Amino acid sequence: MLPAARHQAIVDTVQRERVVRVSDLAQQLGVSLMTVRRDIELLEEAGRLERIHGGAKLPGDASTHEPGFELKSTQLTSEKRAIAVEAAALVQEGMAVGLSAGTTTWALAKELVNGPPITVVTNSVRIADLFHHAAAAGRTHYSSTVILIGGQRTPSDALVGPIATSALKQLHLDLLFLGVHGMDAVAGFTTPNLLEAETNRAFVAAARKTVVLADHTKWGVLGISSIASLDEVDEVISDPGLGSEAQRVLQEKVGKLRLAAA
Amino acid sequence: MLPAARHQAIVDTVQRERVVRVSDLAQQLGVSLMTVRRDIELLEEAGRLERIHGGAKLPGDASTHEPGFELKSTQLTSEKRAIAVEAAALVQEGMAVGLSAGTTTWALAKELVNGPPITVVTNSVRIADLFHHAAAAGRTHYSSTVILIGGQRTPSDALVGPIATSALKQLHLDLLFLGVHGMDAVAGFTTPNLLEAETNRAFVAAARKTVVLADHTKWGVLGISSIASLDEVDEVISDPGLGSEAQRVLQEKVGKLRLAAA
DNA sequence: CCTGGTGTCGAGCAGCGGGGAGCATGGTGT
DNA sequence: ACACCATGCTCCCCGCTGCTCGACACCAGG
Repeated sequence: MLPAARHQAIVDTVQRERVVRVSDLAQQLGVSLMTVRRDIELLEEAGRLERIHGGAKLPGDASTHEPGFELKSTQLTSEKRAIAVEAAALVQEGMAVGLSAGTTTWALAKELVNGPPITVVTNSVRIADLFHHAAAAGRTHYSSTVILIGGQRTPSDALVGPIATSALKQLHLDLLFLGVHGMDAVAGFTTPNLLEAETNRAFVAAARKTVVLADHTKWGVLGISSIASLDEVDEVISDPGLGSEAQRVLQEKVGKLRLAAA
Repeated sequence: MLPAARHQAIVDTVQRERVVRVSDLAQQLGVSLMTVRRDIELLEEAGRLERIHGGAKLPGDASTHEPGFELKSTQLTSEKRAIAVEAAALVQEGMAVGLSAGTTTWALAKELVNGPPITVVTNSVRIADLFHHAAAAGRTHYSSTVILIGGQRTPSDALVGPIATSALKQLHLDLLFLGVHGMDAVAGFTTPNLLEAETNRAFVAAARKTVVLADHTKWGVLGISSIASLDEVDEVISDPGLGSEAQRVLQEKVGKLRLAAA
C-alpha cells in the first residue's frame, strides 16, 4: 500500500464517516497506529482533515450538517435584507400571502413576523417555524395565520410533491413571493430541483400576483427546471448590483422591476 | 465513541428534540453524566446549544421554561417508551404508517427512525423533523420517506384544518398509530381540540388498521371532541397501570388490548 | 411565605487510553 | 554497498473520563 493511496483512503473514510478513530484506520489499512497518526498529521497540514483526540474529522465540521442553508443565509445578508424590506412594504393587513421556500423568502418572513397580521401560505418548514415561534413568544400582538403546505421534504426544507400541489389548488393567494435559484433572459426563472419547480408552478397558478425575489447573483444562472417565464410574473425585486442589460431585459419582459438599496 | 462524534450526536439530538436531559443523553450515548455535562458546557461555548437546568436546548429557542419541562420530560417516560417499543414491533419494512400528533406517537417516532425504511405520514412537525434530521445525519442506512400533512398549526405542533383532511383523503395507510388525550367507556377516544379531532378522524378513515397508543392515565379522561368510538379502532396499546375494569371494557369493545411492561 | 426532599451541578482526584519523541528495522533506489 | 525513507516499537506525558462529595436549584407541602 503506497502512502498516497493510504492518504486517499483516509480522506475518503473521513468524508464518508465524518469522524474516524486512529485505531480503526490502523486496523482497516493494516498499518500501525503511528503510521496513521503521521498520515493524519500530514493531511491536517494539507487542510484535508482536522485532527482530534483519538482520530480525525472533517475540517470545519463544527457547524451544522446542512451547510447549504446556514451558509446561504449568512451570505448576502444586506442585499437580501434590503430586498425583504422592500417586499414587506407590499404586504397589507389581512392579505393571503404565499412564500415559497428559499433563503430570500426566509429573510422576508423575518420581516413579516413583525408586520400586520396576515395569512401566510408556505411550503417551507423553516418559515412556518419562524411564525410559530414568534406567535408563541407573543412578540406579535395579533398573530398571523400560517398554513403549511404538506408533502415530502427536500434537503432544503421545502415540502413538495403531489400533496403539496393538490393543496395549493384549493387555495387562492393575493400575493406570492417566489424565491428562485436562477433567472435568465430566455430560460426565465429556474430551480435545480424538479419537484420544487413543480410546487412553485402550483404556487404561481394559485396567486393573483407573483413577485420574484432574487439578488443580482441570480442573473444568468440556470437551474434544470423552469418555474415560469419572465412575462408570467408581475414584478421582480432585486438589488442595484444587477447589470444594466439584465435591468433592461427584466424591465421589458416583466414590466415592473424594483431595486432595493442595501 | 469519539468526543467529536459524541458532540455531533448531542447537537443532532438537541436540534431534533429541542430539549434534552443530561441523563437521557448519558444513557443513550453510554457515557457518564459528567461527560455529558462537560460536552454541553463546551458546546454552549461554541454557541451550538444552550444549557438549562437538567439538560440543554436549542440556542435562542423561546420555549425556555415552559411550565414543567421538568415534569413533562420525566413523567411517564418509561411507560411511554415501553408502549412505543411495543408499537414499533408492529411495523414492517415498506409499510405506509400514519402517526398522529402527540407525545406518545412522538416517542414511537423515536423508535421508528432506527427501524426499517417505511413511509411515514404525519401531521406533526416535530415528528417530521425527527425523521428529517435522522436522514440528514445518515444514521439510518436506508432512510424512510416522510410525508408531512399540511394545514394550520395548533399550539401542540399539529397541522390541522381543511388542507390536512383533504390531503389525507388522497392517501391510504397500512397502519395508523393514534395518540389520544382521553379514552372512556362511553365517549370513546377524545381530544380537547376540535380541529385536531377532525384531522384525526380523517386519519382513521384513511387507515386500514388503527392502533391507539394511550398510557393508563388517559382512562376516564374526556376531551370535548370525539375521534372514534372504542369499537372503531383495531387495537389499543397501554401499560400495566391500567385498571382491571378498564382492561375488561377495552378487551371487550376494542377486541385487542396490549399492555407494555415498562 | 417558609421548609424539607429530591435531583442536578461543579471541583477535585485517580485511572486509563491515546499522543509524541526518539530509535531500531526493513525495503528501495543509486 | 551505501544512503535514504517509511514504518513500527517503546517509554513517558497529557488529555479524557468517571467517581465522590459538598453546594445549589427546583418542586411540593404546610
